[in-house]
Amino acid sequence: MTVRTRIAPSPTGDPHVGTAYIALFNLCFARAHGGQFVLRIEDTDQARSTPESEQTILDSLRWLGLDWDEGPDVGGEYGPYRQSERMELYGEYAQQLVDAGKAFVCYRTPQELDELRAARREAGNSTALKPADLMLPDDEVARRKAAGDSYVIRMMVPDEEGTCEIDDLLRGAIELDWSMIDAQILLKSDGMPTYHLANVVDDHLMGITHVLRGEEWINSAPKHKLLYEYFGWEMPVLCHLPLLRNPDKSKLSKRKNPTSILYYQRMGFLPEALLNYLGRMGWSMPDESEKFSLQTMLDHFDIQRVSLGGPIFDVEKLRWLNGMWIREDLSEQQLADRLVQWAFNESNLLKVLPHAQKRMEILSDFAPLSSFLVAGTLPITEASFEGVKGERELVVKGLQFALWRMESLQQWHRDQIWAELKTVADALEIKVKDFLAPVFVAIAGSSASFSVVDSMELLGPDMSRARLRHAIDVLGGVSKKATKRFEKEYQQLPTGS
RNA sequence: GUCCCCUUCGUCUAGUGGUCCAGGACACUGCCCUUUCACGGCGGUAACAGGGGUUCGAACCCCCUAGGGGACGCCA
Repeated sequence: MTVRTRIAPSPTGDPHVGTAYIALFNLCFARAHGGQFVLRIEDTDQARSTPESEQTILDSLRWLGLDWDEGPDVGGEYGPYRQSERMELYGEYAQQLVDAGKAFVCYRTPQELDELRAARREAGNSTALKPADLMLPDDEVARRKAAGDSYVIRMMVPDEEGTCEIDDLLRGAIELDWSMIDAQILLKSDGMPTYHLANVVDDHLMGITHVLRGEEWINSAPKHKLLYEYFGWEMPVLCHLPLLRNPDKSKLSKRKNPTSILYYQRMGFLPEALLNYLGRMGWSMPDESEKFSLQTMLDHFDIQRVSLGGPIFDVEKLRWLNGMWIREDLSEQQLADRLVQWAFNESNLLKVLPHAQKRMEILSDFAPLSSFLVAGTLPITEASFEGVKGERELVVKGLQFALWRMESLQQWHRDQIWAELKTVADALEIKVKDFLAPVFVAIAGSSASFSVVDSMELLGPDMSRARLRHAIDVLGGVSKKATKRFEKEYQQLPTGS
């Protein structure tokens, strides 16, 4: 048996706890059955993945103690897609389907697709585009081909009524209407495969026998089943796990919750505790114990003990569990080591000192000066913002805009951070100094501190964003209505780079 | 809108037809321990979404309704 987790790096490079969650269950499932657990990096979208973002997520999984088998994986035989020789492979498989009449070349433009979908929606049901909808007259195809227009390769899908039956390890048989299945693009116009093609081809080549993935994939399972049939390959057993949720029950997302493993690392959560907590999400030990190691989980793992309701990620309980680990599993010596490892190490101090030294008269000045860098959530209140100029709503708006900018920032360096913040300030016609004042309070707890961009760089993206979010909450938050208004205005803003 | 998945205390969950007027944990709360705070100990509040079946018996099986979530991209 071979089980795999596919890893899709996020555009900002944050390793998502949801990825670790799925990886954990894949690992447990594989080990419980004496099988292999391998990782596959998903980098078919050039906008999202870079070698660095891939490395970051790999490091995060390792930090958590999740280990994978060497094999047809990350560094192995099926390396990242961006290597050109790999790319040709998908093109060949796509062509194979075209030759067999299971896929077709499509020259439709994005505008045409929009119109077709709009028309279908108008007519009633789903927006799923079928091969028949996409077909162009032969002479038009010839014309576009001659003109060198870009094209994609799409898979053929049944046009008839009826359903496709998918077997799920936990849910049993699931029936999906064929009417919902569109002629999925297999090969993009840039020659990259889409997830669907890459997924099926890789899994086959890697000899994957079981696939445990998030339930968001249930709806596309028929496409995958169809592809296996087209290729004449045996389909792996599917198992869809519930999705981790925000407190408002929506799919766990960074706009509403810290989702990056790096954030929890930075906050000072122990990897064993975080992993333990993820193991409690939708799963329980036979004796219902709360605190257990990965090894213990492995020893007692049974996939049938997964409960299907989407669990809400509750930081409160994670903190309690982390406390248990600190108190019960660490000697004082070990705790000292963890602390040093976490933040109080020489290289970390050397990063802070350039900013602190100038402001110090005696050594003990260091603690108050730098405490914000090792603190978690700052104890700020509305009163902390009293010295800040401007109306409350304007201040909140500024913070919200800053937060949004920081959420989409791909490279976390002081200069980029500054460029973005300055652009927003200019666009809002606020003096940079005034715009930054509340950001200072949010990040450092006071306006008397290191340069805010330096502080943010030291703090890292996840903690910085969390602090901005916290500041907004402290100031009363942003109502749904205001969010809409802000979003609209935010769209108009120029970017800094 | 269409389709799919899900539904036990506020939250994480136990429970696979009788042992359940539903058990544990977080949070909240009362008391004890304690020079303080925390830890720890002992208690308390709090749930089977609703309605129909099936059955001697239903949290558990079936149907309907409601609610929540997801999917509907040249993202994964």
